[in-house]
Amino acid sequence: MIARVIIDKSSTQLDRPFDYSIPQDMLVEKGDRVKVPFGKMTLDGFVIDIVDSSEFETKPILQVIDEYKCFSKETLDMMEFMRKRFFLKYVDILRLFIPSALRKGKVKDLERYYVTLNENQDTSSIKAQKQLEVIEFLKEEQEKPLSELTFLFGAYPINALIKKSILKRELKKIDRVPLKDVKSQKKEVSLTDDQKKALETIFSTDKDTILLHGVTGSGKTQVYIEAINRVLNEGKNAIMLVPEISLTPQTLKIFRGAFGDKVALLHSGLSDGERYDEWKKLLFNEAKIVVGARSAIFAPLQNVGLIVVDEEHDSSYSSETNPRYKVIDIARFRAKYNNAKVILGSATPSIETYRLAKNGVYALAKMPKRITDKGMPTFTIVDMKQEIVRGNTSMFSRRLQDELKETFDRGEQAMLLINRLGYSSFVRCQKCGYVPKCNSCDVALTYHKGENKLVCHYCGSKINMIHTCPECGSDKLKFGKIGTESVVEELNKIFPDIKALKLDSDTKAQKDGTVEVLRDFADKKAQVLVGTQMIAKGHDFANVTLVGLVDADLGLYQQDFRSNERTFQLVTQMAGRAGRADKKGRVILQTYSPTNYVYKFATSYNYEDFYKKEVNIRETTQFPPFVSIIRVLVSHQKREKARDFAREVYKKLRDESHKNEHIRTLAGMEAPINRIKDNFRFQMVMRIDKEDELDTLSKIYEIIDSLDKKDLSIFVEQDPQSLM
DNA sequence: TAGGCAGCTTTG
DNA sequence: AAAGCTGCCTAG
Repeated sequence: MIARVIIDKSSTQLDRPFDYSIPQDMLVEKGDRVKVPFGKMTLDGFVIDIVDSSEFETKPILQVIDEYKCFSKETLDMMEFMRKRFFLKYVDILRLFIPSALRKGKVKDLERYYVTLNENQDTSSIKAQKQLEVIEFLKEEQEKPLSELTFLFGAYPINALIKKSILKRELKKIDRVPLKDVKSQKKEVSLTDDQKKALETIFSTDKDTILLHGVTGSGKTQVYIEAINRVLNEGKNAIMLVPEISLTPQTLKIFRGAFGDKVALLHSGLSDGERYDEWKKLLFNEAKIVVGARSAIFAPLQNVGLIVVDEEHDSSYSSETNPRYKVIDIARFRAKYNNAKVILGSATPSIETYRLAKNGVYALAKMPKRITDKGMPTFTIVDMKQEIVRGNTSMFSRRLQDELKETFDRGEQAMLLINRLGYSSFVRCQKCGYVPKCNSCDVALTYHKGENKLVCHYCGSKINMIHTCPECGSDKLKFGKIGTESVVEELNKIFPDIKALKLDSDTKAQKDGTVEVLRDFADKKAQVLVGTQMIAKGHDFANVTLVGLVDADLGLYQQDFRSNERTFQLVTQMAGRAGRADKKGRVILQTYSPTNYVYKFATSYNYEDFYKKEVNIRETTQFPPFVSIIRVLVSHQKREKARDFAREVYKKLRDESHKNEHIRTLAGMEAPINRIKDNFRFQMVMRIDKEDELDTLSKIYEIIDSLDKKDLSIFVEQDPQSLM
C-alpha cells in the first residue's frame, strides 16, 4: 500500500503529496503523522490518503510518530474545503489543526513525583525527629508532591524514609489547567420571552445558520448556554468562539459555572504545554465544549452539534496573515458536515451577514430589549468645532469634563475610548516632513513613550528615539495624533487625584498584561480606563456609568469602504459598556461632524435604518456585499522578482477579464505597505460579480496555479479587512 | 583550472 | 526548504 504524504515544510514548491510505501509490518492510516526519508533528510509528514499504487519509485515510511490519530476524516475534508475556498497550502492548513508543541516534539505530558506512606510499615524504629515529623505530616495529608515535601523538610529525611520503604514515591501525570484561578460563576436564571423565542427559532429552523441579533445586554450568552445544553443532552459537542483572547476569562467563568470541567480552552495566548493538554482533552472527548478565539474552530472535537460565533461582525474572525481564512465559512462547513447549527451572535451584525439573514439564507432571531428594563444609556453628541470657537482647545470638551467630575464624585467609574482604527502616533519633522520608517517593513514607526523608542508594529523592531531629523538636521520633530498616554496625561492635569489605567496594543503585548489591567479596573483600583478599540469588546464592569468617545471621527475618514460600518459598531459597543448593572449609563460622543448619519443612527440605537442607508451606499458604489473584492498578493525578498511575477499574474488575469464578464475591474499596483519583514509586495485588486462568484474564484485560482511560482509566495483573499 | 556563486532542479 | 547540479565568471 502507498501513503500520500504532505511534507511538514511550508513552501509553494512542496505543496503537493509525496508517495511512500507502507512496510508490511507497519499500520499506517489516513491522518497519521509519520517520519519519512526526503532526499538526504528525514522529515515529518502528514498522511492524507492511502492508495493502491504509485507512479513513482517509492521509499518506505520510517515510522508512525503518534500513538493516536491527529487528523480525523472530518479534518481532512475540511482541509480540502479550505484549499478550494481559500487557496491555501496543505501544510499551512494541517498545522492549524494540531498544537505546535506536537510538531516541535518537545512538550511531554506533565509528570510529577508524589509521595505517600507505605501501608503496614513498622515505624517504631525511627528515632530521627525530622523523619517522624514527615510521617506525622503524611498521615494527615495522605499524599504530597515530592518537591513540596523536600521544600518543607529538606531532602535528607525524605530520601532516608524512601530507602527504608516507609514512603512510596510514584510518578503521576498531572493536568496543566489554564486560568486555574478563574472560578466558576453559577447563577440560576429564568429565560426572558425573547430568549425563549430565539431558542425556538434556532432549533425549529431548517437553515443551518442563525443570526442572533440582540442588543447589548439582551442576554445572548444565556441563549448560547441553553442551546449548548440541548446539544450536550443529545450527546453532541459544541464550539464557542469569542473574538478576543482577553474575553476568554469572563466567558470561561460563566461556562465553567454552567458546564464544569467539560469545558476546554483553546487560543494562541496559552503556553505550548497548556494548549497541548487542552487539545488532548478535546481529542479524547474528555472535554465536550471548547471556548476560544478563532483558531478554536479547528478544535479536534468529534460529533459537533453546535458552533457559536459571538460578536460575529468582529474582524478577528477573518485571518489576515499567513493562512488567510474566514471563520464563518469554516464554521458553516463543519456544521453542514455534522448536521449541526451555527449561531452568529451580534448587536451590530456585519452588513454582509445581515443581508444574508434578510434574504433568507440565514434564519434571523431578534432580541431588541435589555434584560433589565432600565433602558439603554443616553447619548450626548458634543460638537468639537464649537469647543474650539469657545476657546477650549483641550481634547476633553467641557461637557465631558463635567460628566467625569460628577461620575468621580459619585464614586463611579468611567471609560474613555481612543478610536485608533488604523491610526498610530508617528513622529514627523515639521521642517521637511520626514517620517522615520521601519527599515524592513516600510511603515511609519510608532513612538512608545515608556521605553522612549520607535517601534514597528508589523515586525516589532525598535530604534532609539531621534531628536534631530536625519534628512535636514532640524530639531523640530513633532508627534502625530493622540495616543492613550497623552489622554492619561491630560486627565491627570485636570483630575490630579484620579487614577487612570490604560489598555492598548502595548499592554496587550505583555503576557497577562490585559488580564491584569481589566482585573484591577474591575476591583476599582482606578476610576478611569483609557484604551483603544479593545476596551469596547464585551467587558462588563458594573460600576462604569460614563463612557467618553474622545475622538470618535478618526475611523470615518479612512479610505476603506467598511469604515462607516466599523465606526457604527464601535460606538454601539462602547455604549454597551455604560451602566451594565442597576445604574443608568451615559455616553459622551465628541465629534467634528455631529450630523453624520453614522452617529445619528448609532446614538438612537437604530441598526435597521443604519443598515438600510449603508446597504444603499454599498449598492450604488458597488462594494460588498454587492460585489466581491478579490486581492492577489505576491511577495519575494527581491523586489524585481516580486514585480516581474506580479506582472505575469496581472497579464493572465487581464486576459481572463477580457473573456470573463464576471470580472468587472482589475488593478495592479505595489502594495501600500510595499515591504514587510524584508519581503517586497505587489498586489492585484479585482471586483467580481456575486453571481457565480465561486466559479470565478476557482478560475482565478486555476490561472495562478498554472504559473511557475518558483520560490515566490502568493495568496488570494476575498473581501479583505484591509488592503495594506 | 580551481573556486565561487547565482540560478535552477529535485526531493516520492 | 534544503541539497545538489550546472553554467558562467574570474583570479592566477
